[in-house]
Amino acid sequence: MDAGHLNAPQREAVLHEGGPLLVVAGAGSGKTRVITHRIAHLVLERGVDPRHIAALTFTNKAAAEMRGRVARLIKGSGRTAEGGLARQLTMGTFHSLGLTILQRERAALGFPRGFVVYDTADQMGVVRELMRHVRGGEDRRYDARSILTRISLAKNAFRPPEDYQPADGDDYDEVTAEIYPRYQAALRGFAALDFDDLITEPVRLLREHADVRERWASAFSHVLVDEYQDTNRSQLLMVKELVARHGNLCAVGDDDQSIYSWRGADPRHIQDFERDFPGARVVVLDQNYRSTPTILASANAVIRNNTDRRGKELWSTRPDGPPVTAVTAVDPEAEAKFVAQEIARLTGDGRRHRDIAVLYRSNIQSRELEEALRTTRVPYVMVGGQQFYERKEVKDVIAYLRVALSERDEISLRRIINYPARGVGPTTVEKLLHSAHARHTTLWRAVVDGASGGGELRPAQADALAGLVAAISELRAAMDTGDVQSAVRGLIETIDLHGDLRAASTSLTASQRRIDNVEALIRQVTEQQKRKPGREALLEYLRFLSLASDSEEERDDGGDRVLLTTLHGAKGLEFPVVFLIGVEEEILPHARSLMPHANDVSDPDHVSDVSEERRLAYVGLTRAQEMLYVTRCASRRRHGRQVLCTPSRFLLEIPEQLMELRDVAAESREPVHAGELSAFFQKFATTD
DNA sequence: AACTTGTCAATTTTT
DNA sequence: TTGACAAGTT
Repeated sequence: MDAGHLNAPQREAVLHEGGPLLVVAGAGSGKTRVITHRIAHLVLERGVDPRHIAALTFTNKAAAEMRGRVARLIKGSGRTAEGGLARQLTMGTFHSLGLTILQRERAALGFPRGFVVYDTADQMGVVRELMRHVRGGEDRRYDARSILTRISLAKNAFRPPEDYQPADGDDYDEVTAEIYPRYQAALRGFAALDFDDLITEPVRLLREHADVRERWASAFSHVLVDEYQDTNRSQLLMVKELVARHGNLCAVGDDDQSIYSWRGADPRHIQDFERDFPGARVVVLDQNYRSTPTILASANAVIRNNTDRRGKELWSTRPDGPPVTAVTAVDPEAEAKFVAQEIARLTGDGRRHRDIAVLYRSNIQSRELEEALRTTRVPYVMVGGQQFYERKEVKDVIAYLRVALSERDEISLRRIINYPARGVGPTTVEKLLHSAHARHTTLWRAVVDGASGGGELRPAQADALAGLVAAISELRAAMDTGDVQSAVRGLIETIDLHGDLRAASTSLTASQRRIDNVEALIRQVTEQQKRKPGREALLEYLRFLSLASDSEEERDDGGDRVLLTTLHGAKGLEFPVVFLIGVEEEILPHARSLMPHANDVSDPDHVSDVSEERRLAYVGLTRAQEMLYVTRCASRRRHGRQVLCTPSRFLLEIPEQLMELRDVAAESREPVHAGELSAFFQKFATTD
């Protein structure tokens, strides 16, 4: 492997001998290159067995990409005939490694064989149900997601349910204190783990069982962590356990790009690295290969105003490009129109659509944009949002499989108990739950009893339940023959899923898409069964399926389309042309970061501060390679009221000589400005 | 099960 | 002002 085309710090990171290493990798500084080259170096030059290397990421996509790049490096080295070595690497998300550990050590933990993994939707189901019991009548006043956020933060801080201390006078905290212990007990009762458990339970396991700890502390001789600034406390502890024996940790990240602290990520992990891992070597990658000096200067000028950071300035030897275009529009419609027309102009001059991205703070800002892009006939693709909710049909089939494999999985059972509709209403479910509770048994047992006329149910309901029990028994029997594919097909037939999908869909294409989704699931399951047959393997597969993000299934990168995404969604991406829109106070920085504790229902522990918003702006600015537009509105409707908008403080932090100001409002009418800050801009608008 | 009506909130969402 | 969501109505 040739390390000659790496710069000095990159080379140092790649060749670093052993012990803890932190690579502070600025935006566009070749961070992925360092990780992949380091792995290739370990395998090829140092002869490390790839099975003893673990690389941890936050997304499956990042893991897959990394594996691909390492495979190419190893292949390209000519030192080995086949790229099979890359396949032996442990590369995945924190959660998938946690799940692997739990599956291997299931016995030590005392987890049932058929445990399942609950995703966010499943978790919400649990919380909603508990709320009905705990706060019957007023349960709707509380947002389940907000309670889950609190539970999640508590879990990751290893605060046990019984120790949860509600903040004084915080209603949500008080509800959480009531729900959290019940939630955890319910999960265990359902033989289910949530995402947080996939990290915290392995940590607990490693801490409490010396033999298990020994096994995993020597499983990997080298551990690499990508996006280290996004690790939360429990993930840090997991890493610590994994490298406890040798300290061979290579953490790569950028404290200036930490934008997930609201989810428990702690940017201080980058700052405290030397304290967490004594004797650590720190390498800073600040040469940027992505953006023009002007763009970098703008980004540097903004991030410089954050205090709590390690501190670095990106630099580049690239030739300079055009100034940053700062645009003021009258309102969001005008702003969107400007963006659309500017894109049309650029593509008219030969720029490809796919080289352009429009970034915004909140999804809601995409509305006017989509409208304008459609009008101007600019092809675009939006990432994020919740297009994956269409996967309902897939989740339904999975729920059937889960119930067949694990009868304690109550949330899955409740999902399918009346789907497709079979006349089992809420009242019947309530009765069943009641009888299950009274007899200390599972909902499934109650269903089976009810189906044979056991409970206080009417014949119609008993019949309906019998239908469900028959479908599940049939599914189980079919699965036991080993032919999972026909088992699932049989199930779909029995419950007439296609019929229901056709009836529920508004159009033929919509129902066909859903049927195709189900078919895709069947194909995947069949594929998996070929590799590793049996119930146990299917269960394992279903668990990993809960972790599989939906985006990786169908992200067609092929089309030549403008990308629309939130700033969070843009992390890790780069584009020749970037539009950052809505650069206004209350939008970026978001209003909620400006009012410290006022009714902050969703995020108790996280002190909302502007520094994370500044990092978001920084992430946005550093996505641009050649051309950067920052746009804002003079006025917009807010909660129905037309209000004047103040330019973002971040905009004012960019040195004026780096910008070219354009006021698209000036053409039609006198520009509308508000507050003192805009006086600054007015001055430039007139000199423009 | 499909409708209407009322209430409430209004970021970001890797797993 | 919109919109999502859920309870109440037919």
